[in-house]
This record gives sequence, C-alpha cells and structure tokens, in this order.
Amino acid sequence: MKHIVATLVQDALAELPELAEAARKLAIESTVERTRDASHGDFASNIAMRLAKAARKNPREIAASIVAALGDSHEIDKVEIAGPGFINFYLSPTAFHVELETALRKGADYGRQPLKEGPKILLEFVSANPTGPLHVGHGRLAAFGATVGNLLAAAGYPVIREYYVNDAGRQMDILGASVWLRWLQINGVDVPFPQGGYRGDYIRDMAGIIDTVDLVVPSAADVLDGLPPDAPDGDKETYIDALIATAKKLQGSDGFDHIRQQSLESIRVDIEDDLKEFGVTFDNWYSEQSLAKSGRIDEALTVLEKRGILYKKDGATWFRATDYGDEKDRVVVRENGAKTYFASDIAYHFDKRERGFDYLIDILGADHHGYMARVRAGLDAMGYESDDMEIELVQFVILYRGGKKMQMSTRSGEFDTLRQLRAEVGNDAARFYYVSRSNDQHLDFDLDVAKSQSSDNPVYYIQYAHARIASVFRQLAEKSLQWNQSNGRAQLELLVQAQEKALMTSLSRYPEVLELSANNRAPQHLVHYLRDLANDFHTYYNAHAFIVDDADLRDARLYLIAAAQVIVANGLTILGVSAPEKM
RNA sequence: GUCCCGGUAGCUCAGUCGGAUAGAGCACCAGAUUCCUAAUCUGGGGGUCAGAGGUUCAAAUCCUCUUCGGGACGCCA
Repeated sequence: MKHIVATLVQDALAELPELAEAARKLAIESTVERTRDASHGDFASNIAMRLAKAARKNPREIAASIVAALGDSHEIDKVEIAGPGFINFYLSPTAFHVELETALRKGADYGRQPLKEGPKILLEFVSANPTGPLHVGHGRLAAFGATVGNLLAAAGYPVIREYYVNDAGRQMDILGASVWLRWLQINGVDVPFPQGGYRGDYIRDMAGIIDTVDLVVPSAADVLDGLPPDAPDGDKETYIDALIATAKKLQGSDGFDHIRQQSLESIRVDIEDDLKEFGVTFDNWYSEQSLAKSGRIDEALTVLEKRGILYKKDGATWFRATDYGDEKDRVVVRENGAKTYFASDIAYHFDKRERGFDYLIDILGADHHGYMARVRAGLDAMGYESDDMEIELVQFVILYRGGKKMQMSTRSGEFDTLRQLRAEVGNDAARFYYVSRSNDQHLDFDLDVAKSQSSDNPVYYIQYAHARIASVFRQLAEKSLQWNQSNGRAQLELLVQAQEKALMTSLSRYPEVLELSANNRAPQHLVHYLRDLANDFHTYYNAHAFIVDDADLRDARLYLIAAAQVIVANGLTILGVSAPEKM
C-alpha cells in the first residue's frame, strides 16, 4: 500500500526538475511511512525536510510545490501539509477495500513475494554438536532460524536450510568413550565413570541398546591398566584421552568407531525428531565427517597454502588471520597433525560458496561471537567476499517460573532440554516466545505466562482471534444464514465505524511488516504486529455484532473479518504457530 | 585488558536506513457487562529513554566519553 503513495510522490517529483535534481540520491520509498497518529492521515512523507538543504528552500515551500504537482488518484482522499513540512496522505476507503480483496483472493499466498532468481541463500542454524539432546538455548536458535527461513522464503528468496553436524573430532571420541564405559558397566565391568565424560541418562540408555554383538567385553583390570589419575587428583582431559586410547586398543579402532558412530547417529536422529516435532525442518544435514572424506578440508588448506596464507610455527600450521582483521593468527593443523575445528570451518564455508550459494547466513549462539572475525577471514582468504556472509548472534535464554529464575545447568538437571520445555508449554507457545524478542537481546522466558490460557498470553490472544472468526462463521451456519462474499465486496462502503477503519488499516500493513521482518531478520516485528492486529479485531468484536439482520452490512462485516482471518493465519504460519479453528 | 550485546513506565518489553505529543501488555485506580465465547470490555494515572557532551531543521534512534549488567577471548568443538 505504501507504494501507492511513493509512486505518487515520485511522479510529482518528475514534474519538478529543480527538486528532482536534489532528490536524485533519495529513495522515495524511504521517505514514506505509516503515521503513528490517525490525525496525521494514513501515510506521511518527510521528503520536503530531507530535500530542504540540497534544494536551498524551506521545507513547507517544497512540500507545497510537491503537493501542487501531485496527480489525481482515486486511492487518495486528501493531502495536507503539516508541522515542519510533513506531507500527510489520507487514503480513500477504496484503497483499503482493494487490499482486503487481494487478501481474500490470494489467501495463504497473501503477503508473499513471487520467487526470485537470487541471491540463493544458505541459512545455517542450530548445528548443535551431536553429543546430547538439545537444550532450551538451542530451542531459540531453532525457532529463530526456522522463522527467518520462513520470512526469507516469503520474501521470495530461494533459501536452503542446513544443519552442520559436528560429527568429527575429539568430542565424538569422548562421546564414544562415555557410551563404551556405560556399556562396560552394564556388562558388570566395575570401572569408574570419567569426570570429563558425558554423564546424561541418555548415554546409559544408548549403551543399553546399541549393537555391540561382535565386541568382546574386556576386564576391569585391562581397562584401568596404565590410566593416569582422573580429576581431582589428575587432569580430566588427559584422563579421558587415555581412556579413548584404551578403548581403541581393547576394542580395535573399528570396534570403537562402531560404538561412536552409532552413538552420534542415534543422537543426531533424536535431535532431528525433536526439531521435527517442533516444526523445524532442514533441507540438508551436512556432516563434518563427509567434509574430511570428500577432501574439501585438504583442498581448502592447499588453496590457502598456495596463496601463502599459512605458515609453520612450533610444529603447527597457522593461518594468518591477523591479515584479515582477526586479533591473532589461528592454528589450522595442530602439532599432532590433527586439523582443528577452524580448518573444517573454513572448508565448510568455502564449500557453501562452491555449491553455488550467493549469500550465507549463519545463526549462532552469542558465545560464538569470537568466531565471526575468523570465519570471515577464512572466506576472504579463500577468495570469496565475506560481505556475502552474515552472522546473526542469538543471545541466551533465561527461564522463569513463579517469578524466579530457574537453574538450567545439566548437572542440576532441573530443567534443561528443549523437549521438556515443549512438553511443558507446548510447541506453539515455545515457538512464539522464542522469537518475540530481537535475537541480540537476552530472552526472559516466563513459563507461567507461556502456559496460561488467557488473554494475558499473547499467543492465545492471537490464536483466539483466528478461532473466534471461525466461530462467527459457524454461528452464521447455525442460524442458517449464508455469507454472500461478492455482495460483501460490493458493500464495503458500509464499513465506516472507527473499529472497522482501524482494523482495515492494520490489515493493510501486513505486507509491509513482512518485508520489514524479512529484511531485518526480525521476527519480533511480526509478533508485535499480530498482537496489535488481534487487539484491533477483538476490539471490533466487542464493539459491534457481525451477524446483523441487515444482509448488506452483515456481508460486508464478514468480508472484513474473513480477510483478518487470512492474515492472522498467514502470520502465525510464518512463526510456526498453529492457527486453530476452535479453542 | 581487548572485543560483542544491552540499559526506555513498578514489571516484561515495542519503538530498524533520525521525524510530529515516546507506545503496548501486566500490575495499579475507576467504571461497565441480560448482548455473536467472561478465554471480558471502557477509561485513567504512571517516563530525566542509564549519565554527559557532540552532529542535525529534528536524536530514545547517529558519534564520543562515563557508568552499570550479560557474554566472548584455547594447538576445545
């Protein structure tokens, strides 16, 4: 709807050469905005003030000449100059009626842009290590990433959602060793569990069900033979590395791999199921192991080597990250020959571009902010513009119950996993609250509010607007009445009540909100918009009956709320929240 | 120490390329409610936008400094 006004201003400017010159660098669309106050009309442009300096004229004078040059439009009722030089536009009812009609005609597609050719976007999110179930912090990454994905898709971008599985490296060996030890314990081998191991119950559960038929259970003495002391007497890292070596020796490298691979795959599948239940799905699950196997890591290192970006020091191979703005150089190959996570990471991002994606978005936990500089450095060094990569950091989540902050450490075990959270508040509320704040803000997640089924709870308030409209149509049927949609369209002029105007105005904002949310990766705009919209609808509902005797008025009112229902449903769908017919 | 994020009403938060009188929900106060769902409604009070300086016709918004809070700074992943 904004473009109606922008186009008008643009055309007027074309008639005014002396202003057009000054306005050349100005995006007209950016001067037009919704008014905060209905007494200022529907849209206002601040273009006169923006041009004042370049045109060397006072703003009100400029505004006057623009207004004089405005063409006639049946979509504009009135134009006024106000304040220091704002041009206020009052749109005609017709303009709003057309918008309602479009919403009903397009239905689920309303607000969506047609698919663009590009840029092709790779959206990577969650990517939690497969060492255990997702916790509540990952839930926010999942909800935020999925919603940003939906927003980008709605904005017409070809977008692929990807989960990078860190299934290589030492963490996986520790996982394998943890499961192995639990398996030993189940088989009656009396060995202590390492301090540095994964202690969750899921490890024991896996140990009980994984396939180990070919493996011979060693004796406790063999396992403990030659192990250094564990913490607190010794170092837990040294201890667990020795334990991994022992496991490989006793079970054979293949035997240990067998346990490790089953364990991580079992966890990965569990994560995938968890996310699927949460309505979060991926196009690709990209394995770090496959990155090594395909030779991408070596390939990337070779490219860097050739470009002279690597050097040796203290037996390790270093990447000159400082040349690319990082604070210090980083190791890519350790003294012991093992490639670091950073090496995989360079290769992974290189691979994303090699697969043909033009624009990369990584959604990471805030604790990863230290990686931003070096991942960019890696891309730059590989010959790709790091400008084509965007990193969105998501801040932490703090759960509250009964007004008190909850402890969420794994050790306390009080409340930890995404599954527990979903079970307690439901998927809809979880998806909603996770994206209700900007990603760069800490999120206080109040379990009591999220669970409450009242209008205090924005999720229910919005969903209820949708259900309430469905209910009105059910009652219409019960009264053996029918909605004549085309008559409703023809009678929209009858909608003159303040609440009707307000609702129409809110509805017409939807495409603009969607665009804003997508461009800024900011689902919270959509969240707040939907709450406002639901409020406008409920206010209307409380002020006026829809199922009235006057058939023309009734059809028109039903037309309006049917459009509202479409938009509430579309918005909720983008957030991954259900739009129920009944509550 | 360096870097990242933040500080807006009693509480939780909007306010996104600077724009007109800084908004919402909760809480609080006063009313209403035989009515399509009480899974309420109407109205009201409440602000040094952390502080100071700067840029601008215009600053919660941009810049600098100060202060407070959270986080990150490994040959871990």
